[in-house]
Amino acid sequence: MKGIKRLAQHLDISIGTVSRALNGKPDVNEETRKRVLDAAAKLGYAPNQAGRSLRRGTTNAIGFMIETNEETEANSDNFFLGVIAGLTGALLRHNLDLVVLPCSVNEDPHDYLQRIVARRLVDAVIISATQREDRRIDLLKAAHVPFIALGRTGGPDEHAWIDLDFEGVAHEAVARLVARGHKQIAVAIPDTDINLGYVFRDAFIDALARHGLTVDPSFIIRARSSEHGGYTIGNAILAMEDRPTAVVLVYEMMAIGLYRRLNEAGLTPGQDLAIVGFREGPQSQFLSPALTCFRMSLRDLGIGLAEGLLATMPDYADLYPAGPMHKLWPMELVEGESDGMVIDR
Amino acid sequence: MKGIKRLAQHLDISIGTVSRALNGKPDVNEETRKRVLDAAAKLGYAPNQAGRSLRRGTTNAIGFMIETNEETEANSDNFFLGVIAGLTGALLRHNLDLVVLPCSVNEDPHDYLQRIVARRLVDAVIISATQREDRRIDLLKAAHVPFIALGRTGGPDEHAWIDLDFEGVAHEAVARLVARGHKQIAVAIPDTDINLGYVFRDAFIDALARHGLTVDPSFIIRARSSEHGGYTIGNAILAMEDRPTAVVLVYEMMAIGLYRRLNEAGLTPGQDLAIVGFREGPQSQFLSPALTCFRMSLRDLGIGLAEGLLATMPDYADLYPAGPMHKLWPMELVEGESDGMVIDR
DNA sequence: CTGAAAGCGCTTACAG
DNA sequence: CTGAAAGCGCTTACAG
Repeated sequence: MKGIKRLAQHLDISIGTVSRALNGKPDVNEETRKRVLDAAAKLGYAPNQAGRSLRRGTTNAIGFMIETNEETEANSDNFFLGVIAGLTGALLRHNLDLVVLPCSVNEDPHDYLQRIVARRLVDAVIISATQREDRRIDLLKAAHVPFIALGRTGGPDEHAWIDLDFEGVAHEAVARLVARGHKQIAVAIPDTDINLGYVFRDAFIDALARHGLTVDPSFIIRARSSEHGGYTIGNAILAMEDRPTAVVLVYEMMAIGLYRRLNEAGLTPGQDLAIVGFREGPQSQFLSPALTCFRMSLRDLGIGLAEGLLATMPDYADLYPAGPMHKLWPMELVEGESDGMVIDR
Repeated sequence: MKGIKRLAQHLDISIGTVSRALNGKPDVNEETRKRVLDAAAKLGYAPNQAGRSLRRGTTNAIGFMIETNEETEANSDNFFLGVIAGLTGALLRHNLDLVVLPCSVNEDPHDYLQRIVARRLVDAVIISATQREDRRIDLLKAAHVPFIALGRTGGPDEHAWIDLDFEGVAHEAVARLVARGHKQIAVAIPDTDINLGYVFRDAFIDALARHGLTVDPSFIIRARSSEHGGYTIGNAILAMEDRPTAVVLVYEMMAIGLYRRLNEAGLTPGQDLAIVGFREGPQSQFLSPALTCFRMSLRDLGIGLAEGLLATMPDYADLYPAGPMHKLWPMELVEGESDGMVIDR
């Protein structure tokens, strides 16, 4: 005998009453409820999730799908832990558990998500690393699974999403550089099909245009999102006949490798090449010269995602009545010295 | 109508036969099986996990409990993504899904795990960030939930565990420093109750003893496991009347802050103070001077954990017949210049 | 080789 | 206020 039956037998009442007492239903004698709660705590009883899910049709779990690959492993993952901390905190208020669902490199993300969804492992989903064309969106819509995307896609966007304010970053970075006399500005974006690369590139081109500048196609540099990628960006720039005087990076880790490549060539970041990084990381201030970059709260982003997701879930939508969230997450400039140089006009 | 019933109705056969076909049971007509598999693929059918779990008593999911706090958020988390990648790959071979269970800072880790276990959310558990006294071990033993610990505890250790080879690192680091003439060697450990701090401290003291050295208690410096902690380590060392000539760090991120503090004081790492870091990170080689540290494969560690865990699970133990795994994970020296100085004797 | 039926642990109308 | 019973979606002995 186990589970609720054991508890009921131990108390010599029916399992129905035990269930009602535990679930805070009215119409339970307060003394009975107290006995049940005490016994449950003493015996460490918690309802079997499979039984409960089967009956209720919900799991009380929210899935956060992340993808592990060589790059995220080495880099962006301190991104996720902060977001996860915010998510768990916000979901806990509604007794929802966050389960992180890591998709193996060996598996197609779409197939992975399809399996998760079909098995009804979670009630709602947060997806990340959105691609330019992301079939997961269609899958989730078709399955009527509430979801929010961390990142935009190239497709229609009636669904809820939050994305970093790549436009704001591109405009602020370009404005700073132009004010210091730069006209030859390059941008470094990922060499994958992740959508943020396209978003950032377009925002960058647009920012240049506002200052009457056009972009040299060779100044759009695709590289791995890692310190090694930064090193190859350095290679690419050094190999150019007509070099840019400034570069804007979409990943902060790129800065580390770029600094190294410049140092090897006897050049000084911030003096021979102006550099603006992306998100502030632990190493940003410790690089020499300090990297100019942008700050954000990962934890608040996690809370924002949780609230945006809850608004799409029928059971919680009335508490978060904003409708599908479309939000550009602001990032705040952190001035360093990596873009301090001034170009003579 | 949904789930297996819908599939059965669509094919005009019984749900029992559908189930047997999908689960690869013998005694199913091969043509029937093919029809079932085709229809399942076409309709995107996957068995509802709650129904399956309830009937089978297993969930096919493995939980990896991690704790999010300010420090892990900022630092060690690129640790986890690599381990997760290894875990997912190894578990996928047995059609087991990894779900990462992040315990909120607002919740007691023991209570969190108890809830997870009682609800039977997963079949087996990997715990991390083991404390000196870790009641989660007793909980898992009492509940007869297969588990493996990433990290030792101060208590009995009949259970399966894998831990980093702190002893090997301490001995190799101390041997290098002693060979260069250092006698005044400090160690930096976390200021929390996480067990690795005690393990590393003891290993360090033992390593010194092998060279006939004793440790000055003030040379055992407790600090936050972050770049900020490294900065405070610098403060502590600079404030000492009789300063150490070398320091061994238990967290690589500490090096960044320590470098900065030394630079601010006009001192040069590797020249005025020898530094040995712990795990090699993306920044290790890019620090100047390059940090002497230790290399390991996170992915292999994840695979090791998966195999160690599977060996404790009745259904898989015959495939991994090693018995409870007790393993010190080796780390390989990466020579930098941060400990290059030689002390005149 | 297939179907009918039991039962996994819950929650919840329903009857009293 | 409580108990008895149905049923969520599966899997699996059992019967044929």
